[in-house]
Amino acid sequence: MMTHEPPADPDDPALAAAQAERFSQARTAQAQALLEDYTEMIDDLIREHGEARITDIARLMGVAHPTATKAVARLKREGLAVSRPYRGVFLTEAGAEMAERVRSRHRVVVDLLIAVGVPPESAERDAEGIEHHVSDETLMAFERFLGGRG
Amino acid sequence: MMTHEPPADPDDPALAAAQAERFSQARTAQAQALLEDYTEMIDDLIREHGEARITDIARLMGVAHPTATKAVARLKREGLAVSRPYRGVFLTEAGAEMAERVRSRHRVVVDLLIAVGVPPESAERDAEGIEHHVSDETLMAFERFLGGRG
DNA sequence: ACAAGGTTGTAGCCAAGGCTACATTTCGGA
DNA sequence: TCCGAAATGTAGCCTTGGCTACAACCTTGT
Ligand SMILES: [Mn+2]
Ligand SMILES: [Mn+2]
Ligand SMILES: [Mn+2]
Ligand SMILES: [Mn+2]
Repeated sequence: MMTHEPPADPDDPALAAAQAERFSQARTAQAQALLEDYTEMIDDLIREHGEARITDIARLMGVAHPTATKAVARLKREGLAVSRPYRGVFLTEAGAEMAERVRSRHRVVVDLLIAVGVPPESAERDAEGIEHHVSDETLMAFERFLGGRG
Repeated sequence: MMTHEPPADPDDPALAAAQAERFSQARTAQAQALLEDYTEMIDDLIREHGEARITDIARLMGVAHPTATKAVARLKREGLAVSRPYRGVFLTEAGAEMAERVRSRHRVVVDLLIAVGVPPESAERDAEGIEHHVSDETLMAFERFLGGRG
């Protein structure tokens, strides 16, 4: 088949830079992952319960409550959420938009995995990590692939 | 299609635990990612140049050299690599095994992405992050999907 | 009305993984 | 040979995202 990149030649500056850029991108994507998961989770909770409490967020994320508090602090700092003490957490418009995008991407990734034969439980599990590394181009390719079916 | 999980009900302990477990797994996978990328990189360099120097590792990973030094220190601490001052870095048997697994998984992920229509450059880029979240079951499904082709 | 228990906030610890600045060692070319 | 440049090591800083322990605040049942 030979569809793979040649082994990196550390003497070629262009190849080295390209490779470095791939790792750099993966690191950037990872830094966004936490924001994405929390906005999606908060949106889920508000849809279902009308509010998102720190305790519920923490329990569903599988972390201790001060960890969730810190994450929400970061969401607020980045303009994605607001909250008042002892009240719930709410998404700003930007946060709600992110939640929408993230939910849609999550769904497409799960569907794609299932479509290529991954067991649904594995698909759900792996998608939680994979989704954060799916670029727009890849997402569109997934949608095309799924569209050319039922 | 309705292949998706129902919205998480934070009142159901079983569902909450399952959801928490997915996030927890994604965090664990992420913690392994750095080790995987470095072992693969070191193995690449040794194959091609007979040795893996800190400078080359750092340049190809896109980080400053003390960052690479720290990562190698962690590899050594975890029994995946050895090194002596001012000499190169070498993989232990465990490290070499990890490199093999990681390289194989990377290749399969790229091929799968391309097979479902992702542009090769996007595939290479996104695979660098996705690969760390592909479980054994998902990997096997990818291989089956690719096998039922050319 | 109020005490108890659940929820939230806050302080402070840790490890990982980035970085810069500087010291030391190695190595290749004059 | 030996000196300067490159490579490597080391110190120390920062942010993120985990945690526990404890304090303060609500809310609810009696
Ligand atoms: Mn996720
Ligand atoms: Mn998700
Ligand atoms: Mn990778
Ligand atoms: Mn890789």
